[in-house]
Amino acid sequence: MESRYNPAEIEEKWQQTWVEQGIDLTPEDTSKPKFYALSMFPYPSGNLHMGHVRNYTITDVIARVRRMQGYRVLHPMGWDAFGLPAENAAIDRGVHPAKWTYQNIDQMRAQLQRLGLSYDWNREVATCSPDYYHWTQWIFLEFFKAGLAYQREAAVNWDPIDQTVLANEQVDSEGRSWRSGAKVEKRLLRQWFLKITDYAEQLLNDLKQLDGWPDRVKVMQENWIGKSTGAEVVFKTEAGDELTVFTTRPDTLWGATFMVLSPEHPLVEKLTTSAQAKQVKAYQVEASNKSEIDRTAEDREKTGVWTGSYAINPVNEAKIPIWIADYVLMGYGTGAIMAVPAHDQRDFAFAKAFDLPIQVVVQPVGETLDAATMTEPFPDDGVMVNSGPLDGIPTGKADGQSVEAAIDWLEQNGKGKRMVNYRLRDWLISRQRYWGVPIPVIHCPNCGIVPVPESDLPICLPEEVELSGRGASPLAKLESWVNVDCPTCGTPAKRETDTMDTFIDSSWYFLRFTDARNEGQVFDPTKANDWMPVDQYVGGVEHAILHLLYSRFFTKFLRDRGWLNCDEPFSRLLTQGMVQGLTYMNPNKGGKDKWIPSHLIEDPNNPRDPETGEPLERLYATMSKSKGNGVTPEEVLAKYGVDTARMFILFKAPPEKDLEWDDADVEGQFRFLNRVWRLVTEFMNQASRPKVPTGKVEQAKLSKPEKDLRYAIHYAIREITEDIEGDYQFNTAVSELMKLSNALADAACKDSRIYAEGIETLLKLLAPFAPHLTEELWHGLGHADSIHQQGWCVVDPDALVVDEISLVIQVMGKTRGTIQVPAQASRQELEQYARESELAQRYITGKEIKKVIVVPGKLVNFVIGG
RNA sequence: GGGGGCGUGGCGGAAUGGUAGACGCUACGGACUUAAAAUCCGUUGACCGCAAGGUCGUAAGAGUUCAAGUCUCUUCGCCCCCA
Repeated sequence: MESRYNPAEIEEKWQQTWVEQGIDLTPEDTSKPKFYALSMFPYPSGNLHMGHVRNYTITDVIARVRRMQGYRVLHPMGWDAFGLPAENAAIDRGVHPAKWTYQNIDQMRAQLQRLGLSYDWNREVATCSPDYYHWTQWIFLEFFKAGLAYQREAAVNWDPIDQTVLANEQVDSEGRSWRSGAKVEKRLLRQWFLKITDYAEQLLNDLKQLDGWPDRVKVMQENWIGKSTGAEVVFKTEAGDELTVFTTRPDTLWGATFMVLSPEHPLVEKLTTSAQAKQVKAYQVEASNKSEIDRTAEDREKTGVWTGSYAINPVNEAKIPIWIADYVLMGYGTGAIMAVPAHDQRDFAFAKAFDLPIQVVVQPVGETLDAATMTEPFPDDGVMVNSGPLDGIPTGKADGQSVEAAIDWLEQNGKGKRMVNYRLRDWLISRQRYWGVPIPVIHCPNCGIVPVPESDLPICLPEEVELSGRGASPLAKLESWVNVDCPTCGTPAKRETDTMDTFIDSSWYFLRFTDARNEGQVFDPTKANDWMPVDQYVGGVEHAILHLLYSRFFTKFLRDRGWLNCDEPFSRLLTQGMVQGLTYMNPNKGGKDKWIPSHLIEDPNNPRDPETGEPLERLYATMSKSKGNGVTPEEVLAKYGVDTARMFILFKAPPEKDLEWDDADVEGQFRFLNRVWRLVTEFMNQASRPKVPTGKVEQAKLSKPEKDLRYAIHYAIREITEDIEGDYQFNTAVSELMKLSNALADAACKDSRIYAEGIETLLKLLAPFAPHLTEELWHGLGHADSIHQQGWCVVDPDALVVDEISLVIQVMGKTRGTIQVPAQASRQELEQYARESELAQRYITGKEIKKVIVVPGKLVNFVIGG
């Protein structure tokens, strides 16, 4: 055995051996309990970054511990391989997207294998492979059959750079594309949707089942679904058309003094009088170029145009003008609102801007509002006034309060009905792109939309395609592919040329992993039901809404189609924090120029701008190319090996928090592993090496140093097991490993069998964290089996029984020190020891003792008087 | 504006209401060495003290409690999500 720790050599050796022995393959033995550990699969950009390493390391440790604990573990990996970047990059470099993607996959797979992650590579999937998207298309057809996939014309987000349509969720808060950063425009196109809104209530309700999810993720999903209850009320126009509005405040109907329609509302044209036509048209054009966020910001100056028409308020027959304004969105509710300026911020601003009437219908207690002199709306609670049947009722949503009273009245009088509305909208899945799953549908002039028969799946992407990167989908231009006979009537027909949003691909991959090589089915339900749900899912919080919501939707849908029997895909979710790098910023510069790449810094202790010589600020920010603050896995692995990288990542911060990359701390972990190496190799080389005790250790026969050491050993087992099984406190688990290592180094009984027990315990506890080093040392100790196939250490409660404890002595709640007392002492005895101790005597002599608090095993507190 | 979270040494971070700062990093001092690296030992919250020891200290303030980083309220600051 080498006397020096040489990670490069041993890591490669063991990685090969493990593959040869197949120790990471998924066991079939169903007598063992199952554990499904999953990291969010990556987009194959071709380059592994530290965020990936962190994500996969966390899941790998969990998988390894579960294996040692006797579970059969499913721990797979795959590739989220479709998507715009592949196509764009391919266009830029003139390489086919498939070739480019598969090259990246090969490169990233090699990088992952270098990390020694315990994946079952036999279950690898790539969403761009026909074996996989065959079943993505099949699931689409299931949605189609169920009536949950449909086409309709819709105002959609058009990305002028990528020349494609985006889902609402792919547009950021500034109305820019999440990929290209372009300002998104609105266009009307015929699009495919999945009816996720049918599952809105379930998706909301079942969040309650997800005890193993972080609250903040559940709150985000709840907000995204955005359930609101209220009423639907029908207003009639003077011409007799019906305008339906949804309101959460039906109690304020008597205060509705005008109506506002979205500029896109279908009735706008009909309602617009010829005198107003020009202005209305101009306003519609203007609105179509604004983002949703711009349109709905509360503090924004209100714009709008009167249509020239009036509606009748159904509750009081008042004639109220109908306006259009961009702060009303077609996508939410019905695209029309009743405006109650006295009690709503935006309606008030609008009324003030256009000098529209204001009617107070809620009076605050102890104050009198006057519509003529109000300077701001009153949205809070009070008592209903000027509201006919509601007068005198206190406002609020509870029984007997105004909202319920209003809904009851509306229903009794046939003016409206109770209604639930969701913010969540149907999922727009069409993409006018090449590199995605073709939607398996044929448009026939006779039969209309015809689903491709299952036996014709998969509909493969044609390989010989011309990618210009601009304009309509490349598939639409490929006549040989588009023209096809209708499967029903045989008439010449055309294929659908849209491909699916890539979020579809990733909404079911965790199911495919349970039966990845199945050629005849999406998966065998027996296998999926055996493994599902995923016991531990790990990934970035950036997927808190979209990916996780869509995956939940797919799971529920496939359950309803009879393919699954679980309600939720992921029992426990860990959202790991970002990896941040030391970043240099010039506060005098703006924009992207302010970031100074770290390789340009001459003296890190006194960083200066290489151009201007100005002093720079140091901070930690998420690693990115533009900031030049990245550390690549390659350089770290080359210098320290993957075990050190893993140890550092796990120790530096709790997994859900951001992690600041610090070279000195990496060095520290390398030192620790070197200490373990020396400790174990020195033990190995001892002339007469003690053997690990077999069977029960009799505590009574141990010497004091042996007892102390054995206490440290079993304390470590207990703490580390709890840290890992609880909330994944890897940072404190590592610190316990260090303590155990320190205890062994300081032990006064290195020739004892207890010391041998300690050495092997340390290796086994460390094995999930530093798999290569521990495997090498384990074999060095003469073991033939892999350390990763050993059973997890079990606490011997006897080892944790101590003779003496240190008892904290407090006086008036202030700690004055500790005394050693027998561990078995009773309450009375503890008080006695404490009272007699010199420590306490110093403070209590001559004082009246009013009260003594005794906490067995912990402390005695004297409350004294005068 | 609404919702969620956070605030602890020089730094990352530990602390079932019970010895605040575990573990590590940094820094300083020492041993070994011709020297350096590596390694090992010690110190490292602030203040007072030769020492024993003491006082203060978990963003600020108040409260509950024998006892508060931890629970409650107020204020300030930062982060995230939805607007």
